[in-house]
Amino acid sequence: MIPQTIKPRKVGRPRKFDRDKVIEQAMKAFWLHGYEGASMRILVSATGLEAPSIYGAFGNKKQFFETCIESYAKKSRPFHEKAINQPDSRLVAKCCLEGVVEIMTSEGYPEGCLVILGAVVSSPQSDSVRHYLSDQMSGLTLRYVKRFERSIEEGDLPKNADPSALANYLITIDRGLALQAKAGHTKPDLLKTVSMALSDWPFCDR
Amino acid sequence: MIPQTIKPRKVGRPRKFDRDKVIEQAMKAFWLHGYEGASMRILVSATGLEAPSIYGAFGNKKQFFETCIESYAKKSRPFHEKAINQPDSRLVAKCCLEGVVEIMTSEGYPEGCLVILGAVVSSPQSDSVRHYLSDQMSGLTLRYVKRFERSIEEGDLPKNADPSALANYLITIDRGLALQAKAGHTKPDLLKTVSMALSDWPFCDR
DNA sequence: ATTATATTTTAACGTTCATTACATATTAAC
DNA sequence: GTTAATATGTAATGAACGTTAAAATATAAT
Repeated sequence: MIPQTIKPRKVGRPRKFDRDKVIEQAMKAFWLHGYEGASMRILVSATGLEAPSIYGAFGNKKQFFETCIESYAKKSRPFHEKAINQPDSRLVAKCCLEGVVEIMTSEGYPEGCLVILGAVVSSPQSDSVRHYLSDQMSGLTLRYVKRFERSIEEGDLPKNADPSALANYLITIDRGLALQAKAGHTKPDLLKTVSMALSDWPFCDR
Repeated sequence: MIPQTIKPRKVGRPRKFDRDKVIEQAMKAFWLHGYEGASMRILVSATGLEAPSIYGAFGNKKQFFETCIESYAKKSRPFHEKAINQPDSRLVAKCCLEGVVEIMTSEGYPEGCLVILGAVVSSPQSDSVRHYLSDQMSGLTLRYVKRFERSIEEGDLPKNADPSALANYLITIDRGLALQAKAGHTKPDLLKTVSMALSDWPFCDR
């Protein structure tokens, strides 16, 4: 018997909202208010949906948040991809930090970084969300650690360089920039800080 | 008529708790959970008091929080005082960042910085608290701006140095360290980042 | 002892939270 | 046209939030 391609039977009343657009709107709300701060009331208002529609389409609030994080990652991934593909560690670092500043100050979006700001502090009941975001940051850090290990192999970093320390340094600046952006500092301000932070990279030749 | 010193008539049932100890305990709770995350339930549990006792002694939650911030400032002020009294800008910066790491990783206290972590994101109703903490950070920044202006006058920074940029840089690292500490990074890790961040200070002689 | 004042305790207040029951509406398949 | 399946809108759920009313309790002054 030839296995037929199973057509997913499309029945029932059709959605009257654009899923991607709703995710984009909710992402901004989470970005602006954080996970806990973005109440269902705010999400309903931001998306134009009613609560049951959100639950029907995205599960519960936590799952909705994670869906929004994925959407955010799709925005930020290319920047980190580009950074990691730079030919040497200095350009990697420069490209990374200038990239995150770009995102943190991009027109039409809230200031700062959704992942960094989303889970700083929270009530005990949203521990899982904080851990989820913490893992995101750990993953990002690890990618830069590996990139700098490659730099050592390729010789653009000395053998005694500390990839982990370099990556931690980068993420520390990243996180600091996110808070500065949230506090209202402008893009030129942040870029000035970035250039200072990188002026002695990779801290080896002194 | 000789004005008598007015004795405040001490009447009524006496408090059965130590005010300073309660503030200390509540401060830790705010430090750990943030302003919104530290619910009255948590504060009650942390202090051993009942809610009406807290309200009677400290006003509402916001006022209680501000009292705790004052107590925190009393802890951190000496570190910044010492930093600002250093003889040159490099030592100021070094002393500042090493001081904040000391506080952020001090035994018996939560990781990170109460002021920085306390108000990253929050619901609209606690805007005033966020602004309060934002002002605290602005005040701190300004003190370092003025210190670096003095450095220019005294000649330990070149005349074309940018005190504001230097202070912003310092605060950015400070904020980044707070998030790193909160994320579980150890004191040696943070100090490594500090030493990297300062290796080219004051970014003038290249 | 009585009075005045302040603190503690218990229990509630109204509001907001995330979540869902339920009835109605809208489509595709039969 | 009937049926099955899904989405929507309204309104409700129980829990947690910050806050307070009210009664009981403990001290100092009279």
